[in-house]
Amino acid sequence: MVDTTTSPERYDPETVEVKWQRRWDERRTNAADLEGARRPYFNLMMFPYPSAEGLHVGNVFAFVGSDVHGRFRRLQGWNVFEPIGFDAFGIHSENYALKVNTHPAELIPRNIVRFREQLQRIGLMFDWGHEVQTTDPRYYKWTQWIFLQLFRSGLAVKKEAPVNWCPECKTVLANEQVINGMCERHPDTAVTQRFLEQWFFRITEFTERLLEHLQRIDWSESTRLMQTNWIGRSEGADLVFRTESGTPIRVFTTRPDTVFGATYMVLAPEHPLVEDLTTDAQRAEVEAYRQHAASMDLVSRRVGDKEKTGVFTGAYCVNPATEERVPIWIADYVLMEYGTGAIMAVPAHDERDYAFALEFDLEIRQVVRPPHGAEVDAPAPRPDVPPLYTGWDGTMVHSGTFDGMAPQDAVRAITEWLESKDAASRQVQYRLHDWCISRQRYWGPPIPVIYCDRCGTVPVPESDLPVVLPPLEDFRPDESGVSPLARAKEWYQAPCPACGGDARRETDVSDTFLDSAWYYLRYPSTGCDDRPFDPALTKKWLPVDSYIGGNEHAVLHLMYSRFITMALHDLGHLDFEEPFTRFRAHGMIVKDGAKMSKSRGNVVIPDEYIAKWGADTFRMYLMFLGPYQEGGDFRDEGISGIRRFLDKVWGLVNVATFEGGEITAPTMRKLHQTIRGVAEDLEDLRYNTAISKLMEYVNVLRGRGSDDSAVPDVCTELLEPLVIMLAPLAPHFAEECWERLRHETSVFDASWPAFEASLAEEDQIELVVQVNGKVRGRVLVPAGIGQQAAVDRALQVESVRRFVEDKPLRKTIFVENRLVNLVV
RNA sequence: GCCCGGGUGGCGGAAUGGGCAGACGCAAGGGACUUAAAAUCCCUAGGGAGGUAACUCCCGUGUGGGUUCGAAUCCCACCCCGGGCACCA
Repeated sequence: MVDTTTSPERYDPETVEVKWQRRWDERRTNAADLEGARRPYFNLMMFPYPSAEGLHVGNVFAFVGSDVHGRFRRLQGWNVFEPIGFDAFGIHSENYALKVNTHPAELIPRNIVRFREQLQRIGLMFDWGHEVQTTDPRYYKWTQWIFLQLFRSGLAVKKEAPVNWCPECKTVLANEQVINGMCERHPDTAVTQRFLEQWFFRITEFTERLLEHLQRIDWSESTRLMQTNWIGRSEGADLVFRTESGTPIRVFTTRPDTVFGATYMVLAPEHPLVEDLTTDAQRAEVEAYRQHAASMDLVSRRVGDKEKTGVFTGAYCVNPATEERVPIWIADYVLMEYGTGAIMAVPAHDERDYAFALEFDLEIRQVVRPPHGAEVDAPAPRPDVPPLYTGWDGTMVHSGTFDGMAPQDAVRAITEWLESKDAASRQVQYRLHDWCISRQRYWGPPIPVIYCDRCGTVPVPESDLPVVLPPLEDFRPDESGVSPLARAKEWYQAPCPACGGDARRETDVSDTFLDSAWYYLRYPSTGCDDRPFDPALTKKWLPVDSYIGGNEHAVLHLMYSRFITMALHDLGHLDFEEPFTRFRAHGMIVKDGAKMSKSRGNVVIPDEYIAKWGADTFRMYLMFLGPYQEGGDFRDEGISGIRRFLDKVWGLVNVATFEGGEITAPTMRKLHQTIRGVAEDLEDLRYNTAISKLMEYVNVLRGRGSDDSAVPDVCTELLEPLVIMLAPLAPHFAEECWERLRHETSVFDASWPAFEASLAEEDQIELVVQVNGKVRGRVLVPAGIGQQAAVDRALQVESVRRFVEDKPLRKTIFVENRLVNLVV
């Protein structure tokens, strides 16, 4: 029997891990041969933002899961490249720097040092020779270069636009950074609206492709869904309503079938036609409302189900279907950014229009009669108005010649009819907006543009890149809406690249999401100084084979990365359009069922667990917590089980016999079932079940469950596959075991054990016998037994006979190698 | 409000092209070893009822219905938890 207390040596993680990390360094085990690799596999994980708090257990969970995948692929014979870097530019770093009153240029390198140490301690298969830092001028030189490419091709444009302004961050935010009208980084701070000149990337040019590719890339379903919703495609038509003076007003609708019910029109308060339309009698009231709407922050403006407000302009236009005069109103429930900024209001069939019409006593005319007995969306509040009905079932009424049609058919028929009158055109609208990349902050790459009074907006020549961020003692943002860089006079005063005259640099920096939208392209080419990515290396290694990260980046980072890749493809810099062939979103680690947060005080710091248990035990425990793609609940108590498991393997390895012992058929069978099961599980990132299969196998090797309780000596033939399968999860431990099994090379240069189906097959199976669907007995039968033989055997079982008695069998259900069900 | 994901022992979680519910692990109880404890090893274990006993029966996967020889798994309605979107016409 193996007694680990008296055996010559106990498993000491500290010793083992230090030893193997050193040896990996010396042997350059984790460095990929980028030029020579024959089966390149780019295993990418989302690079971290190096916070002052250090690595969080959620980061460790994410990294380890990705590392397990990379190591598994390597054992399968791929040349795996697993790089890492740091995303240290941007608002989160700068805000923290402001909080602790330390310059980010001083803070960030310190944080990176700590992060690097922590990452190294976990034993990830990183190729440290290709580290990138977004704050390094050698990196952001190329971030600026990307801006220039987009600028030249017209994909980067400057325009005045209503933008999200966070009073706390004192900068503009992308729509994606506004959560419920609140700043992503300051959940208590309402985002307000400002009109500013900003740089935009025209991501909306790519909407259809971004959407269409989603159907064929191998990504987590949840992530694709979030992107689809974010893009928000709606099909419909633009209809033209003309004012009495003949001015056309276009409205977008997804329900052209309901045009006969359009009893009024609403324009967004900012709509450019409002000025002209408004009658003198209404002007004062309209002006007051417009001012009110403009001053309002986007929260109260945007948050739904609030009281509807609005003002009549005094003007009318003609409904092209009914040719009736309908009043034109303005109301803030119509948004200028979506569609045409104007709507035809069909109160009987749209929830918002219904509420508005009731509020201002406008006509509500039903044009779709709900099917008999159908549920309506809101009952009529008064007998003289119809109920609200937004459904697609029913029949058209009060719609002229279209009466009696189904709404779906009426959409087509009415659109065609209006098209023939030049009053309609089919239209697709998207929710996605252009990406505002300007930030009035300090800690980011300066946007490489120079403004000249004579030449206008001039891009910085590529040969002048990088535009280095100047050291600035006071980097605090202020209310002005202008970047702190506007205080660096010597810096922003620059000669115009075109005419050489006095000119001024752009003082805004770019969004941190631009830094991270292309870092994976840089990894293989970090040694390349004259271009952002080397063509040969890029061809060999990209697109990324496996990308793993959190779903919190589903619509920000992942969308922007796809856009940048597509844009660079179209400009001839890349030969692929999608950056990540396979993406999997990992789950979240919670503590006691709740999200970890500093305010709750339930944040798990990984360091102390690693110090106590070792990296391998901690890695494996995190992978054992729950399904990787769902996350799990972190509990201190569970970790000892993993350690006990490793101790058992250690015990077996240290008494291994090398002469080749006898292997029984059941043991061999278990081995091959394990090889098959573990490979399948690792393939699908089901690490928790892979681990439990390894545990089962070890229990068999140790003879648990058999009569003889002594642990048998086990031959290397049974242990080597185990050690290899364990290696992705517990790499240092596996290396040590591998060496003790008398190997001189790394276990990661071994190959994944071969599965042999014939050895995994059971020759005898336990057949479940049911009577009327209830389990009444079990019989041991040869595998592959036929139905008749199975029924005969089943009927011999005493407990079965008791229920069958002498009743005739009405029916027999037979599932091969599983069960028979006797129905009497 | 809309769109996803989920609800299984004391706990984390297994098992879904319908077929032995609770694998694996934690915690727990009993035993072995020990002067003792820790560690280790072995055994037990969803709940309930009956039996001296090997054992037998009933109930059981959020709730209520349904389909089926058979449902954690499929269908309908609902409740709760997590995430995303939210005046997007």
